[in-house]
Amino acid sequence: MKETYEFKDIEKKWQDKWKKDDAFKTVEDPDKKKYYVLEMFPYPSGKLHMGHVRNYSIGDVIARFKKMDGYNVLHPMGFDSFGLPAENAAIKNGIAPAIWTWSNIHEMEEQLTELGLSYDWDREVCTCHEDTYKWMQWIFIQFYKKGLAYKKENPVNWCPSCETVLANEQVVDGCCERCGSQVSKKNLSQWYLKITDYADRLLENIDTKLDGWPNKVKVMQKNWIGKSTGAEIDFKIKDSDVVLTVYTTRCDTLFGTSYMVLAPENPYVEQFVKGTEFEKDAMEYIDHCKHLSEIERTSTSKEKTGVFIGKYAINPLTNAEIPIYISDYVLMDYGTGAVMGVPAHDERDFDFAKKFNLPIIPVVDPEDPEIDVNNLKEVCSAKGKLINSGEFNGMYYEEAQAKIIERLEKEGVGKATTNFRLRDWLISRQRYWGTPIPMINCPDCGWVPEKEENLPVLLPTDIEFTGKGASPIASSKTFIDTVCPCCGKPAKREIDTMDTFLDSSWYFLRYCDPKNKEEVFSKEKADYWMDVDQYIGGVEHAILHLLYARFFTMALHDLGLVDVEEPFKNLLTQGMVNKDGKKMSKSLGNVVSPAEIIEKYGADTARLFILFAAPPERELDWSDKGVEGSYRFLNRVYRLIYDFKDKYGDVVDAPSIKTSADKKLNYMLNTSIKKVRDDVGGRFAFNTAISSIMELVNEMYRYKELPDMDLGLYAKAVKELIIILAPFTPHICEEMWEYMGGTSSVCDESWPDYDEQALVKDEVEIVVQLNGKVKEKISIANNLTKEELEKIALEDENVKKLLDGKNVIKVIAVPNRLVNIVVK
RNA sequence: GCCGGCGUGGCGGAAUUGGCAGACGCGCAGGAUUCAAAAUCCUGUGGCAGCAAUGUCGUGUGGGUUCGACCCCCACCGCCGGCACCA
Repeated sequence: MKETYEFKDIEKKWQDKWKKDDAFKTVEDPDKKKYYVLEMFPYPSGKLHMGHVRNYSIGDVIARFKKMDGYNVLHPMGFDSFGLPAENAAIKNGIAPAIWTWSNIHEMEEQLTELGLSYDWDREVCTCHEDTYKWMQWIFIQFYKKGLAYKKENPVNWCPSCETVLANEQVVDGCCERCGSQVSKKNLSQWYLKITDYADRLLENIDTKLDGWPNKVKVMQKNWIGKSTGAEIDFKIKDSDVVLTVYTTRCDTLFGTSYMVLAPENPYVEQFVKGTEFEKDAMEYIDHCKHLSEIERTSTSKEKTGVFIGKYAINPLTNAEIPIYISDYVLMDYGTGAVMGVPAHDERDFDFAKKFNLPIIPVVDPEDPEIDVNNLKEVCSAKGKLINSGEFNGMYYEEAQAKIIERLEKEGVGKATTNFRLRDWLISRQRYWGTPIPMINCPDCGWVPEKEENLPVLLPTDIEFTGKGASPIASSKTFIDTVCPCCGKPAKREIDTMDTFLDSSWYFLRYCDPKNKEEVFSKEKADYWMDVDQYIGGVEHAILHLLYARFFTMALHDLGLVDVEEPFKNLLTQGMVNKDGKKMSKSLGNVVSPAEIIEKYGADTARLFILFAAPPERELDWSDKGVEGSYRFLNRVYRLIYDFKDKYGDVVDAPSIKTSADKKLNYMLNTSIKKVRDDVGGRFAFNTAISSIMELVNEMYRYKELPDMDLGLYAKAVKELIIILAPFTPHICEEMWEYMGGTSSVCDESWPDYDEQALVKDEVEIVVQLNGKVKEKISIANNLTKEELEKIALEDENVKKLLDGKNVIKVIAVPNRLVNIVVK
């Protein structure tokens, strides 16, 4: 070890050694308790950013700590390497997506290595590798066989300028992410996964199985699934055999229905208006809606629009005839695509009724003297008792709901039901750089899956990337034509690829057995490692990725492939890394690249700062001065160790604790060991863990100057300091450990035990308060009883003076803490 | 609009179960060392009044519960995030 902290040499030296020794290789060991720590794998953009550094530093500290604490730790890394940027690069620069992606992966592997992260690289999973996507296709086929995958025609996002389909994520504020054109809708036949089959289970498990998840994420998922309970009610149509069913959550307001609205896409509309005087207006309106962008269609602020279609519906309970309209505020893919309009008690219906001069019938009395129910100026959403509702008058709305459903069911014109906001998952992408959907369309047999022994269906390479046309794979001369796996006749392959969110929905299972050629993963290995004990990633994945991964794990569980039903036991959502209070971005020019920090201060400093500057869940503001502070601290530790060995040589750590200074150092040492264990292993407060190590170092600096310092105790502190700092800054600690005579890696050391006795102070400082205000501090023996405390406090000379002329009403004593004297 | 979170010195943050508010770090000030600087080490550092001892105010605002509140309850203000014509 050199006299000065040469972080570059040190970090290179230990990274090479870890690699040479396979230091982080993990094998299943049924005799050891397992711990699976996982960070969300990155998209290989080519450059690591600070968000990655934060994510992986957190994971690495946990992984290294758990290993030292005796667990068999699985800590893998890989790349979510299918996706659009590779294809855009191909369109722009003519580089093949595979070449672009693999070169980025290799760059990022290097940068991850330079951070000193303890990954078992033998388990790397890249989703764009054929050995991985083969099993993605296999899973898709199992889902298809189980009825979880199906194809249907649906409107999709279409960019008229790029002439291509866009994923929802590529539509930013209603415009194409690439060219900025307004996105419109186009009907295309698409593959879907039936995530809605799992809606109830996904919802229920949130409360029963996700204790280790942040509440915020659980609430977001609940809202996203959006379960609502209500009723379906059948309305007969006048002069027609058709019965239209509406969905409502407020069946108690049925008597207040003054019109019905259908979604413009409702298939009955055309039938109703055909050949009537209403046909022209209705068809024009439907056409108008088709051309509306998603934002225009769903904007709550715009004025209501709609058209009367000439038909009347009959209220099943009142027999009232109500006009039927179409309006774009009713969505075809939620509920039944038909809504009963109750203007008095629904804001949207109120707006619509005002615009079209429809009756506003109050049926729930809010019993508010300030509201005139017979002349509503605005919608009345307050709950109360029913009025104008026949036999249900006087009932509280909740009771009325139950009674109305009862009657509807008895008469066979309605039923209680539930609806979900969650829709089925559209997974087709008219894209090249993704997993090919392994389906074949045969003129005789229809859609059939490719034979499993023929997997993988490889991505073709004879592709022209133009950015135009529906799907790049259509330009391949070798891919499309094939034979039907059922009848052997000529057939055509699906040319769409899968949404990349599928790849990230099971990669954590593949890590358990990444090289398996025979199976997607061995059940035995997956059951040993799963579930993930600690998952770490950005909160931006709170809904989609985390919900999809839960869905996949449940479905794979139901297929008998793995025992667990939920993939992630504990979830930590790390906050963003900002600069000057703003998100780091190229346009603001405030990006700090990890590479420049590693170059200037080294990976250990970068890791230490990022963990110290803020608790992991909170946003972190990058501070150049703060980084220097972390660097200064590591130098301070380095000097402490160097000077110790330089001055005293090899010292046996045989502490003898005599003086109060010895006791204090021993106390600090043991407190730190305990605190770092609690903070890192329990509540992920890396910032306070580090601050307690800093306090220990400060105390050691004081202690070493004392003439009667105990060398054996000091040696023990030095040794244990290196160990507890190692998970945070592994390179410098390896170097110091070796210097101190360690023969193996400090990562293989056991976490030191702390001495309970050392944590007990002989004397404690207690506070004496007068009416809750601190007046005096006295040092007394530890663990005195309330009575003893009270006596000591009241007999204290200063306290006596303070009490002079006052009446003591009450004394509260809390052992080892305080005495509060209440006086008048 | 609905749902969730946050609000503490000049700054990042700490206070784990209702018990000394401001740990640790940054910054700043002073000192030691140095020919000088950098680096390093030491000391101080919430506001106000005071030479000081000390007093007093203080965790977004207003109220409440309690011997005692950053922490619990009620009302409000501000900021951030998610969802949003889902009937």
